[in-house]
Amino acid sequence: MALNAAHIARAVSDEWSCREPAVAFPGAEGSAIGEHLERLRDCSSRLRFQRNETIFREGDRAAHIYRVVGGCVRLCRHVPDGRRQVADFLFPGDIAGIGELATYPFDAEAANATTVMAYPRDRFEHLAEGTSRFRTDVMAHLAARLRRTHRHLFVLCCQSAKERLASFIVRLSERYDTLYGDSLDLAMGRQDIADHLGLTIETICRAIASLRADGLVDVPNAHQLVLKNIPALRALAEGRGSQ
Amino acid sequence: MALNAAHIARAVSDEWSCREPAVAFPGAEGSAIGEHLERLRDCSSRLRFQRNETIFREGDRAAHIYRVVGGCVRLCRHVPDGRRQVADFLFPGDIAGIGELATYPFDAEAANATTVMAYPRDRFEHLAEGTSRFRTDVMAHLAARLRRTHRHLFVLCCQSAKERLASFIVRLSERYDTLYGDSLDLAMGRQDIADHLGLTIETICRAIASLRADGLVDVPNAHQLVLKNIPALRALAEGRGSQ
DNA sequence: CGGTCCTTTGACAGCGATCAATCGTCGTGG
DNA sequence: CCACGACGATTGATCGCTGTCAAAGGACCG
Repeated sequence: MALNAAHIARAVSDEWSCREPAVAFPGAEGSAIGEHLERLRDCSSRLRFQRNETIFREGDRAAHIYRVVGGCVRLCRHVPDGRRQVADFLFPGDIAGIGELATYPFDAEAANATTVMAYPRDRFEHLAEGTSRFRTDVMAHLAARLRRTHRHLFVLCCQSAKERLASFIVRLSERYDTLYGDSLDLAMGRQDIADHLGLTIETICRAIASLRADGLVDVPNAHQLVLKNIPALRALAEGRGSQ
Repeated sequence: MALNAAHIARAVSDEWSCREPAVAFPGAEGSAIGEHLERLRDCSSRLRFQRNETIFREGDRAAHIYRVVGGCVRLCRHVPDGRRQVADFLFPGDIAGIGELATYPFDAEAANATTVMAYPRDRFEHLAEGTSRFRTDVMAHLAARLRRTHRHLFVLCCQSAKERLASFIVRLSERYDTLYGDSLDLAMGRQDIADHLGLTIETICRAIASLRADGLVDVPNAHQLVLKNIPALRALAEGRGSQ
């Protein structure tokens, strides 16, 4: 059932914004990376984090590759004066730490109760040396992340608050594990969304209220959205506000 | 002399924003990619473009790798309603098209009179298959682009108009080929800068005027800036507005 | 039941967008 | 060589969106 809705969502054609795979950080699905990580199962460890706990920090030596098993992880940067940028969210199946330079470029923090698997990176790289197809997958992973980041760049560069929120909702809904029927899980808090979209928490609330007023969504509670008009949401997200 | 200024600029320590190499798209400098491209010299072609001419389009099959020889290229996306996002600028030595998926993710357009070399991508990939160090360089290239993009993401996510402009100026000044003494070349037009920073052309003008009023820059003409107080510019760019 | 934290809503201010006019530069043609 | 026109840059006036500050509402936990 969940799969159904996701496939429908993915099948909807896009003009330009979705020329990338819907899954951001190819994990078990569609790429060999997950299956190669499986080989490292015996030297991996399973870790649990409470909301707001730190998994790794920006600048740490990138010694591990992490795969999210449950919950939601935010990748973010903290600036001295208190500003924060949430670069991305990771969900079950997503992987962090592949293809990094020497250090992690972000903090990784649990956005809610989270379980991750940690794999030693050197072992992984060693495997990657061997298999040609594997290397190709790693490159594709990086290329996909780059595209995903550029898509987000567009959102921050060109869109209004309401459009940004619609983009965010659409992107979340493209992940089959956050959408159940028309009901969308919001694993992260409003502040996380705000810092991801370059807005304030108040503006997020108002944008949600506005979408509700327009009949595009329902808000049964703070961590759930019901998508009542997905085509209209996609239209907003893609900058064709109704034309 | 130009090299001198650049080295000084690079040597200034950063808290967080410059953990990436100053050169965005490692070309001839520091990476083996340029030297591997050299091997393809005999099957390459030299192309010239006038300002605003298109080099390749978003969605085109990514058949070539381009290296900028002279001028300035903008990588951008056009949205039906007229909005435009300039994702990045390429300068001499920079390379586009490495590690792409099947198609280009942007339009590439000449921001001024530009010369580029085009290399067949399949030949390049074939070379990459062979040498292990080469593959490593390609991965590092992708990782560096990703970091650079994330840095820009932060600018768009968290900074004010003046801070964005300062970030842009600082980033340009870190490239030795755009800085001569304290004089910075602005190869691109105001509209290009605006679309890169997610602002309007009027706001760019006002931000420049404001920096001039603060004594941080001089504006001898529209395509040149004199950096009068680089530390203050860096402070602005990094979000420590004077503290 | 009380407290804490997050969310939501309201009032207001400010930054940047929009609209419009002027200025400056460059290239062209007289 | 100068006049003119086109285009981009600059400045001004005003508007609206989003940020800020404040308070109330709601969920969760002890």
